[in-house]
Amino acid sequence: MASLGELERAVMDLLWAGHEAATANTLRDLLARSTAAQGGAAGHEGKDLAVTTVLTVLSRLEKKGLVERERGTRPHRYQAVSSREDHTAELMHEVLGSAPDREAVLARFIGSVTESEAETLRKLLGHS
Amino acid sequence: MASLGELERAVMDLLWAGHEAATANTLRDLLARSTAAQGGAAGHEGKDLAVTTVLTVLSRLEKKGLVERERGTRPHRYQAVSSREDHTAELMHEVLGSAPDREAVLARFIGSVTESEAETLRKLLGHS
DNA sequence: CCTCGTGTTCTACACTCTGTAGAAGATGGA
DNA sequence: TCCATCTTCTACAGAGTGTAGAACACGAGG
Repeated sequence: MASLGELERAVMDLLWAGHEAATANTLRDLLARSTAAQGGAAGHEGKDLAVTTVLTVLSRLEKKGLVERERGTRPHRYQAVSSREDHTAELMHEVLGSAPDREAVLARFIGSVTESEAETLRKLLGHS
Repeated sequence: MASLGELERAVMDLLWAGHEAATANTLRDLLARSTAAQGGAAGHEGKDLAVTTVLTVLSRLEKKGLVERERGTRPHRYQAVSSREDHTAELMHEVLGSAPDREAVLARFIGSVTESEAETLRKLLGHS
């Protein structure tokens, strides 16, 4: 289980970026501003959503186990369960595990990694 | 773009396993047998599908760029565009690229790799 | 105690994706 | 020409996602 919709993804990005539990309203505002004013070319849209929309998405993300909410505080506060890095790494493991020959996949994977990343990997794999 | 449905996945598995371009009928039969006779517990089902169903799925997979078909032969023959390993490795790269801090993700990723896999990686990354 | 504003939960609908397949069109051999 | 076989078109149901109104809860102020 993995794939997120576009909006779900955008919300997760916000939760991952500006850590520190946010409220639905805050997120709504961030979604409106985020990449909205940017007259530039790139980026997505300047979503101007209803708060309920954000809440629905947050509930779904919670059900998926990606988001946690503090129910005690009046405006509930939401935060990502795990960091973007952890989550992404976990996803990579899931993908890797979907093939029978994991080592063969790793071989191909390593084959197309940038040199700086290869360097990082060497360091991480350490001695031995 | 990535995610496959359950049936799409099953078809890809067959194309990946028994290489050598197959026809829709062959695949239909394989899907029926595959894990069907297995009285055991594990596995999925013993799909007994209509050929058109298989063809529809193959068309969709073709549109997604995962499958290629030979249109010349009378019963068209289908085959995977890339090996399962290549495909999976590519997917891993996609996932990795979805995070801003790739190196941090790699760190987490390496952190939870089996020792034998780590060994493989060391070999692949060679010295230097 | 009642009520209003703010916040949350329920319910709903449209759209896309996937599984599933019948109906209709194409095509080569008897 | 006509049949068997194969492909393409069209269709529909069910899940997932985007989107939000309607209804419900609850503390502060009158």
